[in-house]
Amino acid sequence: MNTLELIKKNLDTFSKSERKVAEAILASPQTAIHSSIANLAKIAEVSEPTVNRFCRRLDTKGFPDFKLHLAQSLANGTPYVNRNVNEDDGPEAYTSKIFESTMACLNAAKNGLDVNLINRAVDVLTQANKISFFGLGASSSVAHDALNKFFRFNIPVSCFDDVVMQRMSCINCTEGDVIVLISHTGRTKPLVEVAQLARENDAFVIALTAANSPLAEQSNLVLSLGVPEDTDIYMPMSSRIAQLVLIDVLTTGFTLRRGAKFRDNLKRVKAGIKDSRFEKTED
Amino acid sequence: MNTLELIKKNLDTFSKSERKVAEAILASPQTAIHSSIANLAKIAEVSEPTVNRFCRRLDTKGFPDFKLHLAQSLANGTPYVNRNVNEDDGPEAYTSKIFESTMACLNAAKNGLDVNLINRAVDVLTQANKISFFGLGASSSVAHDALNKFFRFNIPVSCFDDVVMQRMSCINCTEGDVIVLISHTGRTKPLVEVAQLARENDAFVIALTAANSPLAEQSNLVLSLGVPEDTDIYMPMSSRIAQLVLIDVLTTGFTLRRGAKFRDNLKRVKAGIKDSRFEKTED
DNA sequence: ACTAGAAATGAAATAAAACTACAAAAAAAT
DNA sequence: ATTTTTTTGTAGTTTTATTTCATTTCTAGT
Repeated sequence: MNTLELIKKNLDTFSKSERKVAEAILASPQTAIHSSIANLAKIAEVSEPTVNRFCRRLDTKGFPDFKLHLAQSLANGTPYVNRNVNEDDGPEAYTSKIFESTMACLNAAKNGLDVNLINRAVDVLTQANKISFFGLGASSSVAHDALNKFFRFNIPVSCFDDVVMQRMSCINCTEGDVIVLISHTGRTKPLVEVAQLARENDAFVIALTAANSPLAEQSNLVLSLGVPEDTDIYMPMSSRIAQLVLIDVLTTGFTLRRGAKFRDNLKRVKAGIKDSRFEKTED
Repeated sequence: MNTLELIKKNLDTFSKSERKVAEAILASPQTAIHSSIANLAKIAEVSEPTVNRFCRRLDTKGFPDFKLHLAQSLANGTPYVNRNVNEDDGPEAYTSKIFESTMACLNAAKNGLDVNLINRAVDVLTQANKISFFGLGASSSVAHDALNKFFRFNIPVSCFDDVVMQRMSCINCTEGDVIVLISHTGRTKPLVEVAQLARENDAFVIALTAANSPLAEQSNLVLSLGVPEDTDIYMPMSSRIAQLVLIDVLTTGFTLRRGAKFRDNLKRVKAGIKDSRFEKTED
């Protein structure tokens, strides 16, 4: 956990003098990591051993070790500011907050991911006869994005953000078809029904959704992103970014699995769209 | 710059003994930051002053300061591993790499952003009669995403990923209309022409694209993301994520500018889609 | 209100770590 | 081959961190 946040949280468990140390550090973490123990003690108006004890109370080996931890948490992009946007935030504030909370979110998603499941998903995708990406609402743009990526592999792939089309597509499914369903909550009724329909027609259903959701239960393989819901206050933001990065991961896994021959294919697609571009001038 | 990468880059500028130190650190950075200078000297099989000199050569004040820098760069998500995926990476490796390079990319984008321009863009958007989002290829999903967000504000907003529709839409533009063009490279010919057309019809053109590109030159306001191109090897990945986060930022700015009344609107939209969901069971 | 006990704090001493000066060794240049 | 320069390590010095222990400050029970 972030050292700075840890200090903040435990503020009231410290003794009077230790609290002084905590406040001195919170007031200027940058100063703290560049000070000697003597210097920090002077700033906090306590003795050196007090600083040392303070460090140990935070489960570090001593002052230098504490500085290391603190330095790391400072580097971790996300400062200890509250990540949620306030009404009175200016452009500078909300821009940083959104970028930082997105990064924090990706980090959480990364740590919560099951690599074995990803590997299995890549397995399934590489062996698919046909791949379809379905999403509704905010997730439809994620599905589109996936289409755009897999399209380049020159394999049968489609994408629908319309329930009727999704259902029709499922009815025509056969074994070997893979359906990728994208939903943040996993509680969108029509999509759960689509999953059911797809499975009845022997398709393999991969869901990018919340664990233990109705959609997850209807799927053959669930890739869940442990993204805290409260980051998306008014609309899906960070969670959807995490889904997109997950798509990137699957695409990459797919590319690697297919080997070198396939990568040439990608280069050809890139070369193909080159004509419609302005060349970069050498300067 | 990342300390570990710095060491790697300068490997050949070091002397024989200093190189030993560098290699010892690269071999196990975690050990390095938890060692004393004496310990590290022993591991690298050199003397203590050599380690000290090594640290100074890397523009740090000394060994403790060096450790701080190193600790920070280790914390920075992106470990010193080459961020680009290798052929022989396993699922674990490429998953981490993609998440980490995306985070690094967002961080770079954040730092390279001009807050004043964002503020102006929000200004323009809030005062628009009509907003259109245009993107082609990979950028079309970004445009869709933007549509999905702005749609919730209950204002006239559209999105086209088809050149013909985009041109038609531009011809009908009037003053007060805002066109948001999305393109990673800013070199997609049709989109540059669309920008031209839009301006001829008195629309205000905002471009989410590379600085100094043909598209940027045709736009009234450019929001450029200083994302290194080499992160997107085979297809747009990180750069497109950065664009999406930028859309999130604009949306947030928009919401805040419009004030509390508008946020009720968002709640209503959320409530409206509630019926189509499975309720979360309390457990 | 007073006092025994516990907890917190800091002064001083000790230990550890980092740094400096200088000399020896190695490498490069003449 | 010899001088010069660069590199490296030894030993000593300084700085920094930690431990010990005495003092102070709380806390709670009478």
